[in-house]
Amino acid sequence: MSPRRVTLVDVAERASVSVATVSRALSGDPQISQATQLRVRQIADNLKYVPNVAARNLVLQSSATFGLMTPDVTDPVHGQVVTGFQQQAAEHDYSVILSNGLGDDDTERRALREFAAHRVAGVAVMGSVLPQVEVKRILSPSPVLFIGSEHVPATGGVDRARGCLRPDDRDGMKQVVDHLIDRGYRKIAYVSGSTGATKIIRRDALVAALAERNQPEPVVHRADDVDAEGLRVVAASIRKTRPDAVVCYDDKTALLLMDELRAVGLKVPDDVGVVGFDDIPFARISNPRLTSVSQRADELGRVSVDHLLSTIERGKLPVSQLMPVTLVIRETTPGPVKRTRKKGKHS
Amino acid sequence: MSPRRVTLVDVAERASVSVATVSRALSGDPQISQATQLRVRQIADNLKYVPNVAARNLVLQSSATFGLMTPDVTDPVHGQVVTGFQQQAAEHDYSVILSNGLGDDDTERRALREFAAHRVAGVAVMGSVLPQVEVKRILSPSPVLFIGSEHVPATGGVDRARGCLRPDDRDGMKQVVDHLIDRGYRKIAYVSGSTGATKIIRRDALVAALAERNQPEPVVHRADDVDAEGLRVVAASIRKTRPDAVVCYDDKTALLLMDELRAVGLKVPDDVGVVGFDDIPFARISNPRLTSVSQRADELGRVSVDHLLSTIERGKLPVSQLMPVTLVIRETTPGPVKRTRKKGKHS
DNA sequence: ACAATGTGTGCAATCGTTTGCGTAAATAAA
DNA sequence: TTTATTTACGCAAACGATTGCACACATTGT
Repeated sequence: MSPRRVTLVDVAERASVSVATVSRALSGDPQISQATQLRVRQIADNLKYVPNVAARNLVLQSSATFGLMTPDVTDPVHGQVVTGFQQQAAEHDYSVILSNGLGDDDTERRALREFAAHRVAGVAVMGSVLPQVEVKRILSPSPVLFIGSEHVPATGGVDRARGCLRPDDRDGMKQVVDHLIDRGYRKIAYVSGSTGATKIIRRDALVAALAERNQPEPVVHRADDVDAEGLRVVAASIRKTRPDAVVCYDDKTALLLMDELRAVGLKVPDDVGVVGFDDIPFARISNPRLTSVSQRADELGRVSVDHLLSTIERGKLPVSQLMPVTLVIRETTPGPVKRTRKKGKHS
Repeated sequence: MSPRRVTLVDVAERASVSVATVSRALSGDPQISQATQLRVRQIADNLKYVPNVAARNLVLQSSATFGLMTPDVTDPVHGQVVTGFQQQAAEHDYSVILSNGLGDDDTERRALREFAAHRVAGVAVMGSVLPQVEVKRILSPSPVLFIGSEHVPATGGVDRARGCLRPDDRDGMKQVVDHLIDRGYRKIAYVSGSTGATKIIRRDALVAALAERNQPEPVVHRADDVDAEGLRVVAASIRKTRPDAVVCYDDKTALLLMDELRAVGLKVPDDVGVVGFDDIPFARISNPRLTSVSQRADELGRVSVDHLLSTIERGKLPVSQLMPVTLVIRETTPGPVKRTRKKGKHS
């Protein structure tokens, strides 16, 4: 059935040289004459020789493979990061082993051990529920990079966490606030889910940005879950408080919220402005089109690989970096309509 | 710096037994006494021993790893498949190496060779631009499974292609047509992109389903690209021909089309009904919510793993399978409004 | 007491590469 | 021609795990 894969020995025999020579020839070692190199390459091709990475990794004690752990590839942002990561890795002839942590600590631990067993050259982790120290301990001595806002230490520190790549939430929120204020929005609300560090980071960023413009603190709404049900109650309470605009901690929330807002008879953007965060592809074509902070998630993935590589190949320590973001203004924030008299708008 | 990872020998020394015993103890070999097993396990844990898969794979001549190639994880459908695949693989203690083919044949070849080099236990391919035979040749003797409608041979055969898993497009379209006809839609259009086999499969499925209900052939619109520009011209021509409903070959197209329809002043669903295919998460919260054929893409990923496993472990030949689909009726197909007189509706 | 059977371990080969070191042949220097 | 030097290649030892086989010891039957 399986005609046994061809190995270096096969090529060596066929070329009447030693395996050592074949190995060197294929790797372009200058010790081997051009003629031999060519001949060996030829034969290897003919025989359809494919190197066995297991054997190579064993002797090389490393694996030209990165581990990438994400809570959920299905999430558009994560998906983009994965794509960028994968592409950049391939660019440098690295493979990537994917693993979904799914927010479960045991699953995550298993995944990380899997990475360790593979002796991966490096690992990027997005949104782990495990403490950073534990992650590093399991993976040690492979370098680890934490991607995304989830990984800011609870202490609120930013630069202390070495090896963390995340979007510049503060700047993003600053742009959001500047935009909203300039367009005349005053009463601003914030809505987030109930879990994760991102919601806090961005909330704080929003509060800070508002303060900078001498604006009052936002009303914050927290959905129990970021799904239809969760946002339904948020929509209801927004219908009560009637903010001029609501900024959501991510696009998914914003989009779901808009759907529920519609359900309770609130028109976006006439009755309330909405802004999201992440600029996922669907934000561009939602109805109305969503104003959002764009974060080039694929770039984030790419840069992660670069960082990992410089850590590995140039022995540098992993560093933290904030990725630039830009506000994309669309249809959900045209400025508040001058609310004259007609208040009672029911479906 | 790196304190060298601990190996079986380390554990063996510490436990005063041979490496063979340690290996057997850790794998639960009944040959080893319970006492020894426990002691060895204990010590291995303390030493934080992590097996070296490279070494294991080398001797085992296999790798408990699957390769998964997708054109683009960012696509919601692919993302779901990847997630399901990954989860099911993890369930069986398999890892998965991810690779984006990106529709470029050389990139794909490289990715496949990468899989071969890793001696993966099996590979699942979604939407490759390479001929199936070439894919199989590169990967041989590892089993290959083709996922999705892209892989139906150009000849139109369905069952000839062994090892192909795809949604039941024909049944899906049948459900769509039944639904549309029952709701009173008559003049039906079809819109697709310009590349890929899926658009043809589903077009044919639609045509067949319509014929079954004694309906005329649909007008087919083909977008040059599935993006804003491409759908803009489709929207324009739909504005001319005014079908009762348009069925799109996938949700992404449907959503983009709705956006452009809106731009040319056509109201969905009042002026025209829309139905998509795939039921991506955003179909549920689009405005209006999109009627679509749901295909449980994650299940597709899961089943792929099962098929691969039974091929590997039970030596079965890979078989083809159609995944069941169900129509999810939402707001874009309430039935056509009785168009009485007021025709001129411009923004 | 001796053979026959089990039971629990250890020995050593093996998987396919890479690479330090040794060495023969070819060339250059003397 | 002899001695250095270079060039091109082969030998063999790793890398870390798995596993068939041999073997020592304890147990049981006769």
